[in-house]
Parts: sequence; C-alpha cells; structure tokens
Amino acid sequence: MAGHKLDEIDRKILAELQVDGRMTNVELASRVGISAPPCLRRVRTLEEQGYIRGYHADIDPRELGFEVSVFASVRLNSQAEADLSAFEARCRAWPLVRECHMLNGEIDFILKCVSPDLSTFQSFLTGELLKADNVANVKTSLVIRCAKDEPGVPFDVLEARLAKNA
Amino acid sequence: MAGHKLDEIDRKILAELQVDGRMTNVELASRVGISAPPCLRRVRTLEEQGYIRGYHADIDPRELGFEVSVFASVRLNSQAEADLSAFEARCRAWPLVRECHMLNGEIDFILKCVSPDLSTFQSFLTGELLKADNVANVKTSLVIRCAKDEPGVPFDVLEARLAKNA
DNA sequence: GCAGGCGCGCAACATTGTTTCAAGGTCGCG
DNA sequence: CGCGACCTTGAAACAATGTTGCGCGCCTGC
Repeated sequence: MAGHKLDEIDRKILAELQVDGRMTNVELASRVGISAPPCLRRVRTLEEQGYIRGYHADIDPRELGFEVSVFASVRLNSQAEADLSAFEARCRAWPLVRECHMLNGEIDFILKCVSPDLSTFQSFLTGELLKADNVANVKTSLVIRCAKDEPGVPFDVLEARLAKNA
Repeated sequence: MAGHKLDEIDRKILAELQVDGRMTNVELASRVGISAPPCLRRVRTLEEQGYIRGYHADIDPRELGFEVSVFASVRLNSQAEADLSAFEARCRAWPLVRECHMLNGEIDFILKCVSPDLSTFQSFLTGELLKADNVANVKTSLVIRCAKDEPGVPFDVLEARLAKNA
C-alpha cells in the first residue's frame, strides 16, 4: 500500500488538489503538464489507492456560531486496550469533539473540541466528558486565536527529500 | 459578517459540501431540494461571504511517508503582542508545523507537526523550534494513533440548537 | 530486432456548469 | 385591500467540462 511509486506528476496532482480540491480536471491537467484524460485516470487511481481520502469544503465554524475552540488533555485510569478503544468510541460519538489523538507520555489523549459558547462546552465537559467511564483527569485550554491551520502534507518538504536522495 | 441569515437550504449545502467537497452542482442541488442554477448561486454567495473558506483534498500523510505526528506545547518568555506575533509568523514559515493555536493558561501555544520520521522531527525541534527567539520551553507528545479527525462544523448540533430556539 | 506492456493524447459523446429570462412569492406602503 | 419593488426560483439554451474508446509512441526484456 505504501509503495512509493508516485512520479512527479502524481505528487503535483496531490499538491494541487490539496490547495484547491474543486479545481476542474482540465485546469488540473494543464497545471501538471498533461492532457485531461490521463490526468483524470491518475486522480481516480490516487483515490482508489488511498492517497486521497476525500474532498471537503473548509467551513468557518465561527461564521456558523461556533465561537469557542478548546483543546482538552485527558488522562484515563486504565490504559488497557479495551478501555482505550471504548474511550475512542465515545469520542467519535460526541459531535463537539472533532479530533481525538492518543498520545505517549503523561497525557493519554488530546481532544480538539468546538462549541457555540463557553456554557455549552462546560455542560459537555461536566455532564459528558468528566462523567465518562475511566476518565481520571481532564485539563482544558481555550484557543485564543489560530495562527495557522493547514492540515495536510508539506509537499515542499517531500520534494526536497526526494531531490536529496536522487 | 456574522449575520446568521442562512436558511435551511444554505445549511444543507454547507453540510453536504463539508462531507463531499467535489460533489457536482446538480447532485448537490438535488440533495438540498432545489434546481441547479439557484444552488450554484447560493454556493458562490457562501464562498464570497466567507462561510466556505476553500476546498481541499484530504491526503493521507502516512501514504506519502510522513509517519510521525507530534503535538508540541510551547511556552514563551514574553507574551507581549509583538513577541506573540513574531512567534506565529515563524510557525507559519515552518512547513513541518501544520497548525498553531494560541491558548490561555500555562501553555502559550500548541503546535501540530508532521514529519517523515523521528530524527527529522528531532532536528527540527532542537535546531529550529528550541532555538527560536523567545521560546522558553517546549513539551512534545507523539501521536500514537488517531481515533477521530474531522475538522469542521457539527451540523447536527447546529440544527438541534436552531430547532430548540424556534 | 521484436513482442508485450504501459502511458499518453486525440476525438466523440454524455454530462455538467453557467448565463439569461420570465414567473411566482413576499414584503412594505399607500 | 391592492399595488409595486424586490428577491428567489425554475426552465431553457449554450459553453465548458467529464468521460470513454482507440491508436500511437516509448520503454523493457528477451
């Protein structure tokens, strides 16, 4: 699956679609330097092979009234695999939790949450998260402002590494 | 700007495009229950008004050889606005840093980073981040696994709130 | 050199994107 | 109550794009 059999054109396609996922196929083809039909075939292949997991509109939560973002550091009582999985399943079911990452070190999980306002988050925190089985400790940090938010792959780094190894 | 003058159709459009940002306009129109032309006009308006910030392909970093994700908690020596802005600007320039959020509490910033391997991240950490001006302290946590990663807006919560207020 | 496979580009058709225009609906005001 | 301005919608027509099948050239291995 991780066979790095991507040529330069494939990587250009991924980089372009990461910047603008709604670009038309003809536009994409002209940018990467091939004609439209093979370009479309490459995109389909990249989708099937899992390089492209999907396409999503990037919607501003604040514009829709989600004024509050919070990072929550969670510690559990038990780190047995079954308990970890159970907590992850609960996170997937909570709509306010948008991301859930398991970490090494003292903190077991970090959650990224959004909420319309502080009181909504507080009732989630006290009524749901802190009451959940196996949760020992939660430390929350309000996001004051966001300087950078670009999930994805730094293609410039990737190209630099490939150039060095060549 | 934050005038919530979105009707149900607009919210449906946003929800659909968040799930599949490459959906065809005619497909989108049929899903939200109107014909294609007004649907396209609504999408354009939502883009212009900032509800939709863009469209991005969701690319799996692991497939491209970025095996390591790290959260870094950063404390600065000075929290003067000029110093905060300077640090944010540095984060925007580091390709391995994908997200940079300013927090309240003890921690000043949390960074989400990706890297091809641990040694690359370590050289970034010791050679760049820890050497940067004003950085007092950095605590890093490796991501072991990711249970949920759905940036965006929980539209089910939004609709529930609107129903309650109606 | 030659057969096979692979990737490209061309051309044709199906589908979609986009504009234009007229009809219906809503709101405010006389 | 009725009128008029405004907004939104949907149908039609055209331009643009998505999609498929086919043939050519290139590389590879024998």
